[in-house]
Amino acid sequence: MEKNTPSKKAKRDPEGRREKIIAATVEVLAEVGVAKVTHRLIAARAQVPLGATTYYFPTLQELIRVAVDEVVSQSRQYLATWTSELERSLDFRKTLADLADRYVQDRSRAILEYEIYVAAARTEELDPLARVWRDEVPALLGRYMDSRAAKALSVFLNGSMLEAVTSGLPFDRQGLDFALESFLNLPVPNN
Amino acid sequence: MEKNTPSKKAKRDPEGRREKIIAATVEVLAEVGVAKVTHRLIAARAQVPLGATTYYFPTLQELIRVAVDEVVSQSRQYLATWTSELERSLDFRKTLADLADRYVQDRSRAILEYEIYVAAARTEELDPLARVWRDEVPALLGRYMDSRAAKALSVFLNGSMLEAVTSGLPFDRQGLDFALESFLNLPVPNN
Amino acid sequence: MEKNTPSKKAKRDPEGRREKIIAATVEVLAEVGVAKVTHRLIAARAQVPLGATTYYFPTLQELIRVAVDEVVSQSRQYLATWTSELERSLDFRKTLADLADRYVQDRSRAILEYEIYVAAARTEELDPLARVWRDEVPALLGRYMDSRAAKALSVFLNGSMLEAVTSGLPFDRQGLDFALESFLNLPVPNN
Amino acid sequence: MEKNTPSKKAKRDPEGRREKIIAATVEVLAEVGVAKVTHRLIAARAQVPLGATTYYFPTLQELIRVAVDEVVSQSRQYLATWTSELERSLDFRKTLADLADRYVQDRSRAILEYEIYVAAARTEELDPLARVWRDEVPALLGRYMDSRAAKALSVFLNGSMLEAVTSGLPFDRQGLDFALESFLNLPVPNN
DNA sequence: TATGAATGAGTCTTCATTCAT
DNA sequence: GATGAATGAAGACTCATTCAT
Repeated sequence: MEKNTPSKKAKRDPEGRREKIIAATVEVLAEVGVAKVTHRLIAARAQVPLGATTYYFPTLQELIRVAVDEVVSQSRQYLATWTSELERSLDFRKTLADLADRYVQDRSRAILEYEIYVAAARTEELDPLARVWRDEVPALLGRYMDSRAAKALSVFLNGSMLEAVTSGLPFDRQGLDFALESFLNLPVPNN
Repeated sequence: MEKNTPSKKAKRDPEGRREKIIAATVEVLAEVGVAKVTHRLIAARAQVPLGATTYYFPTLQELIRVAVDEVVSQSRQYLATWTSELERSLDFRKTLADLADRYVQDRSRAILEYEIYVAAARTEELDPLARVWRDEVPALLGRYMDSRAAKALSVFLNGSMLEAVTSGLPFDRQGLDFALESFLNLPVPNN
Repeated sequence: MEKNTPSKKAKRDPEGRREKIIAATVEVLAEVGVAKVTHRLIAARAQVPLGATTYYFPTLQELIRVAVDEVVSQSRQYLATWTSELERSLDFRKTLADLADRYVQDRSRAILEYEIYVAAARTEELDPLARVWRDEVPALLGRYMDSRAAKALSVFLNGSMLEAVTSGLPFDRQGLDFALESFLNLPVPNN
Repeated sequence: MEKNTPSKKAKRDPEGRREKIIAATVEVLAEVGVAKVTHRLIAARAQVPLGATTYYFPTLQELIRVAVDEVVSQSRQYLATWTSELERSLDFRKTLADLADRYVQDRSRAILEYEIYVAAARTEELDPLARVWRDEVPALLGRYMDSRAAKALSVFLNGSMLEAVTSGLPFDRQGLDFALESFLNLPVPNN
């Protein structure tokens, strides 16, 4: 009989534990918001003793930072699916709406991201997530239109998803269509 | 002999005190964010004894709720200035940009409003503020364009101001111009 | 029957409580040393709830500082008794030995003072006590001899009391006599 | 083939490791004081894994005890240098002042020794260090003067070095000269 | 034998809320 | 009515010690 049989618990798995705590933090963040995360909530969610959270991360702030990094990284991966789905798509407009819709439907996740987005205004360290949306979405859309339109569309999308998320209403596909048409057909103003 | 002799201070002014506390709460909220408001901060800011804050409001949460109502009401008044300034204006585009710019420049206030906006996603009671932006801004803009464009512009504005607020960068006037031109000149799609 | 009858507890006596906490801190300091004081020990000794200690003093460090100030002030008063007893005395030598002896006999208090004295080497705030012995004892002795002898005697006394305190042996009266004679009779070296 | 192949590091040297830990403990003690020593600080300083500190010493208290023994032993050696330097010296007074001065200048070490000295008043086991100063210094000085003067000088030296250490001021050479002259020239009192 | 992951007791501190005055 | 003293629950964090590996 092997010694290292996968028994009930894989014991002594520091890396796994670390990740478990980070994942729990992301979940708790999504549920209660940045403002109300506590070691206790995280420990309970991760099913680890209270001391473990501070053993792996020197401070709560640091743990939150790491968790936010995780969110950022997930967001980047998420945006990569946007990229590839748009690439494969035959109907840009519909696919984009689908993607935004899907994003909004994972509501607690979306709330978390907007919370972090706004919280970044007070807390420097949270900025990376904001930057993803501010910079990478326009870049992504830039493959399909000029940069000015891409930026405008990104801003519009952001506003529209924020509205959907906060109101709980479904994503406004028609609004997106309208904006998209507007941005694409207009002769660029001289200004 | 009058009761309300003007002594050193106009004492016994419960209503005034109540309002003072609410105003202080709004200020503190704007400065430190919802997460970090305390009775002590409020009392210090309002220059009232600690006990007064709990005397006038049963719980901190209740006080915050009232303060948020106040923010909503101030926002409504604020939008009224948008209405009147746009009415008086000879250059809609410029005036609108001025207004958005000015809004964004009162940064801590703007952060607070977006915080509340996003928090509304978790907490029913905070929704009224979100509703102001979601419903009243389109209505206001609807005086100058068709409702579809007004809604789109409102959404765009929201996204654009959010970006300015979180990034700390100045409001993107050219982006607004572009969106405005786009929304106004495009033949509405059939869809 | 009077309302304010001194019942079991004199309630709501903030100043009294403050002093009770300070006194308890001095006691605990004397018993366990600066290194091991905790809020809990102090609260238990003062018979007040844990929260009271932090309510009256923002930090433990601050509380210790105040307690040390109290020790300093007591030391100063204590030295005043030295002054007056020496003034009244017909036998300077004997009286001085009596005083030193008495000081040493209140052992835990004396230990505390030497502890603070030494701790001052690491912690700026504790210096005032050290200064009392460094400056005021020489000044006091200076009434009876030239300043050089007074300083030397003060240093000797300090060393001698330290030895008595740490060894638990009685104060070495004969050693003091010897030092005193030595310092007083010698023609001052030019050097 | 030899067992103890000189690989990267001379491994498996339990005694060496033990001593490394003790030495590190003495260093850390000198730096942060008895109150703030931790296993972690010691392990880091000794560049050994955390577990090693508890592997070689059952408890932290025990490790500190051993380290204090080490300090005592070092002090004894240190005094041996006093002995030999005084023996070789042509100018007793100057040499003694040099020695005291040098002692005081290694300030963190001196603070540690006085800390232990005073702590001995509370903790029996720390007494050996106190005894070194209390007994051995007078014995050492006794080679140059009668025992009464030697004892008095030892006490004076102790007080003077304590003052220098706690105040951070340089050692008072003139004070020592004065005391020395006084103790040596005075006709011994009858008493 | 040796290690570093693990944890729970205990530290200081903050604060909403209560309530005697 | 008004206040500020009071307190206990909860927060973040530290660390000696244990023990699986």
